[in-house]
Amino acid sequence: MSAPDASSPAPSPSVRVRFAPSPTGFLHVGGARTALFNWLFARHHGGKFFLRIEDTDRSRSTDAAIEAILDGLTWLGLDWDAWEKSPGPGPVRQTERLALYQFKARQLLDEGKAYRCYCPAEELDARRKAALARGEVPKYDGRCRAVAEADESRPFALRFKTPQEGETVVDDLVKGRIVFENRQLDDLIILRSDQSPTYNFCVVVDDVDMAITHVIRGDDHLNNTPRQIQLYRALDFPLPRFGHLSMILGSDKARLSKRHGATSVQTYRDMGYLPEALVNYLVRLGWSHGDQEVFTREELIAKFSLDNLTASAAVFSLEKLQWLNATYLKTVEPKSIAPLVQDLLAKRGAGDAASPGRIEEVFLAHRERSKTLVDIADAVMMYVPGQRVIDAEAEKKFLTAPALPALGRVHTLLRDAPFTKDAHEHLFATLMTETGQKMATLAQPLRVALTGRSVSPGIYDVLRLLGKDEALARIESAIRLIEGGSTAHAPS
RNA sequence: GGUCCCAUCGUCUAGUGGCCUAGGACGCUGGCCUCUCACGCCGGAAACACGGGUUCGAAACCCGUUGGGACCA
Repeated sequence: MSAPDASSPAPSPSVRVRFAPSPTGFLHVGGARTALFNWLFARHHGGKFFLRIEDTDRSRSTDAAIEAILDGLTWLGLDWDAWEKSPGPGPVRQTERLALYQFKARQLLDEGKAYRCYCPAEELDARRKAALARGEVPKYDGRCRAVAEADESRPFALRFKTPQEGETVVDDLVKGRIVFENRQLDDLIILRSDQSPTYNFCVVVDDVDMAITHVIRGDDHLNNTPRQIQLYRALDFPLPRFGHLSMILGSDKARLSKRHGATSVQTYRDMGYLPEALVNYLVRLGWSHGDQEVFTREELIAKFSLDNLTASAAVFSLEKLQWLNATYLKTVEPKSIAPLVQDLLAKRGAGDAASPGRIEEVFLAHRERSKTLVDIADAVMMYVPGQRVIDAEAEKKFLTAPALPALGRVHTLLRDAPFTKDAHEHLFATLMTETGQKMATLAQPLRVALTGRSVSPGIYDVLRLLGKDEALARIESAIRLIEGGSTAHAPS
């Protein structure tokens, strides 16, 4: 593999890759990463990135899942190209191509590269179990290879004549050279007795038909590769390059699954993560470029190379994703944030709680202390009139009798002075001279009175975001609360 | 069970035989800044799974062991 340097990616328009998910659920982060690597590889080389829906297993495939996958990819910004032979603009769907698989299977039969197998499924199953019970490898014995005359009246499957001598070598782009003994492989079924094609066969027929040059997929397919290579040979088509990506694991080093927490891309969207942060996180799981951690999309396209992929599996770390999201939050264009936060607010029935401009204001005050957009949405709600909720701990510590005089003074000064930052700074200076108290002792009770929490942006920012009327109302209610004793919990 | 893959701080990784008393990042942690929190800045603890080779020299190459994972059922 040539490794073009980042400044001048050598265009190789011949690069054609695909992402081929089974539509059985939401877009999994592992699948998203596979798609991402394919996409980056194609974009780096100026090649094509196709999407193919492997929906031949009709019992498990749903249209909703297809929608979810397209939606997830779109959200991540992974656009796919239209395949030249495709009838419509959408992704390629295997169920629309059954005739081709059947035709190709028949062709292999006619060429003597496949044969009819009359063994009933139940019998094969029984033989498999028996072999297992004897401690043997369950492998089809190839008995129907010997059946001479065709009998189309009986139900039969089509089996591929797998070579039994020699070895098949996979020259993998990430794992290196892997050798499989051919005698380990049995004759796989390519077409079931009900005429439905099998997984490995469809993949090869499609990859051939779509002229895929690089098969980049999860290493859970590594063991399928030698038989697929043999199918390529049988179909008389040159091999693509293969690259098998390591898996993403959960914290216990088992393959990442639901029990580890969120696995679907859309869940991360709901949790308030930015797509660029998720992309950046996923790309660094199994790929690196020296010591660099943060990449723009353009940098990724420029710098991506299969050479820097890791062969070992990686554990998913929510902490690092959070950090990346926080760093993106610090630099994103504030205007782009408002609609995303609005969506999150709408999901909790508060879609009209704040205008875009308002969200932007709150965002600017909170971006450096937030990890996700959910944090921002919470912050927006905190300033909505009547929405203050006083934290019990903070109340006990700061809304106490000794704070009363200062709170009263602040209320008076605030009420009578202009509502500007300069005036507020002056107000606190006055207060410090008057009382001899420090800013820290003055600000905390006020902070709790205004926000209900002992943690917030700077006090001047909070005042500005609240506005004069709401600020005064909250101080009044805090004063009443203190005067009424700890039993009275008046709402703001 | 068979086949295959993998193995550097807790985690993601740099490392392509001498630049390694092993670098960066997250997390953890001490300090500074400070109206709180955070941000930022400065510092700290923390890893080459084990055993044999190969070599003047091995984190790196080979073999084995152990451990983890995937696939086949």
